[in-house]
Amino acid sequence: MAGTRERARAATTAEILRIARAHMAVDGAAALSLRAVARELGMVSSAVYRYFPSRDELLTALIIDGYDRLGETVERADAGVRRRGDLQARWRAVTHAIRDWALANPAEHALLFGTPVPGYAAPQDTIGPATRYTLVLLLLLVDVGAAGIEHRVPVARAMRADLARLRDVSGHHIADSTIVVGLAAWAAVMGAINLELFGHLHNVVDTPGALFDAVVEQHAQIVFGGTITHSRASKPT
Amino acid sequence: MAGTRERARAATTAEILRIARAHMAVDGAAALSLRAVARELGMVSSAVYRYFPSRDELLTALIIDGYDRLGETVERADAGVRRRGDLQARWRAVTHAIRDWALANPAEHALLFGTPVPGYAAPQDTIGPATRYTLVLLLLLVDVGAAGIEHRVPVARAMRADLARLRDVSGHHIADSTIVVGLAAWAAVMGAINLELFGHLHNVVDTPGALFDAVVEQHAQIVFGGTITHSRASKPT
DNA sequence: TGTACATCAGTGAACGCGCGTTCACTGATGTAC
DNA sequence: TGTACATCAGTGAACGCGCGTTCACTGATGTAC
Repeated sequence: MAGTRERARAATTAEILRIARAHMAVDGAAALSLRAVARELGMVSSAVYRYFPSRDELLTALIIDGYDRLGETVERADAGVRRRGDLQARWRAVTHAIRDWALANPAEHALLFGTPVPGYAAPQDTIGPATRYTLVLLLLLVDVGAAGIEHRVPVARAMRADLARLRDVSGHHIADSTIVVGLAAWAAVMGAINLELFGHLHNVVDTPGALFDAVVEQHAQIVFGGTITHSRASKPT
Repeated sequence: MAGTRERARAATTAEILRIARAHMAVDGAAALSLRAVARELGMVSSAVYRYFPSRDELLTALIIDGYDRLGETVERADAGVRRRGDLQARWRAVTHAIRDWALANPAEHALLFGTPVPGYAAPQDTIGPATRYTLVLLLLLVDVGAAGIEHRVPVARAMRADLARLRDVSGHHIADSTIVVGLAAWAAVMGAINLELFGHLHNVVDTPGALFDAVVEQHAQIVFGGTITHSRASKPT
């Protein structure tokens, strides 16, 4: 049968990643050790080198794996909203998916969004997977424009090139103002999640879920409800 | 002279912290090593134990020191705004102080706001200093209410106790809605800073400063301009 | 279908390293009388 | 002011530890003829 060896190899590779994830969950990514993984695998430490040529490559694999899992989760959350035109519902689904994933996988979340592992520079391979969940958000912004929702916020001249690039990535038209409020919403959501997961809400807010909902709802109104923030004009038609 | 020895001790303690900060800047907090600090001090490693009884105590000292420095910076930024009634100016000064401090001290920022150091549980001593910079923000919210600015956002029943506690901490009255938009603004600002410092804006936004300004400005309008977000009523009187 | 050879997963020993922490010590600085 | 003693900063050796990585090896699985 074609691939007995290949399948065994794939299974062991997956097992290594699984164990490495579990170890990260306990000790953090910085303390991730090839030897500890090998020990738990029931192998000698040098055997792991048949699968990953170095610790850094294992870290890279974990990062790519994490971004992929998060990306898939977020994509599914968006796709799960039946009424595609209900952009606020999709925004809520997507942002809650990000938070739920972080809560369910705190170590991976920390690996992706926490302090970069010292001495480790993420290679180019991680860029693609990293943008996967953000692409879902970007495409939501495309639909915002298509729904006729407009925003009037000042757009710094210095940001124009960035916004044009993001528009290109989306493959559609998105107004500069819309991208700006979208980026701000993204920062707010990731900020709320990080504050919660890294313990900064202790002694501040006992109900992080409620705070998260408030943040999500605020931006649901601003970005997807068309509430104009920097001028007091009424809702655009 | 009273305290020759004491002054020497204080100087050495400060020097240890200074070197430890420098090492964190290079290798990250997780890799901080007593031996490396001692080496750079020109001392034998065991000598450091005269000043800090363990590596964890040194980490704690660094965290407290970091929060204190940040807190002082933020307090000064707020105090530096002459027109105390210009809440938006104070908000801009304070938030930019937070970001500038993070950019100037990326390692300390990561220590305070990044992934918690694995195996290290921050003791009670860090709580006070940690709230120092947030107290500045909270007192800004007090002035928001005093200025007659109101917000109309839904307040989850579950958050009521949290909001009451924060009000108590401030020592003044702050409307629930005001605290909620304030917390959301805090999350947005910290989120923007973390995305920037942890490298998540690479390939997304080349002008993080402009994005940060946009985030700050948006919340300047929402929190301090009285722009109501969840209903379309006009600006309150 | 059976044999000869190549591929490859996993072994076991070894390398050099830096770490946190302990402990008995030396010698300088401070204090009590 | 001078002496005896206590305090304390810093030394140097040692402990046991786990780490990443290399390398020659064994034996099982796969492939070519």
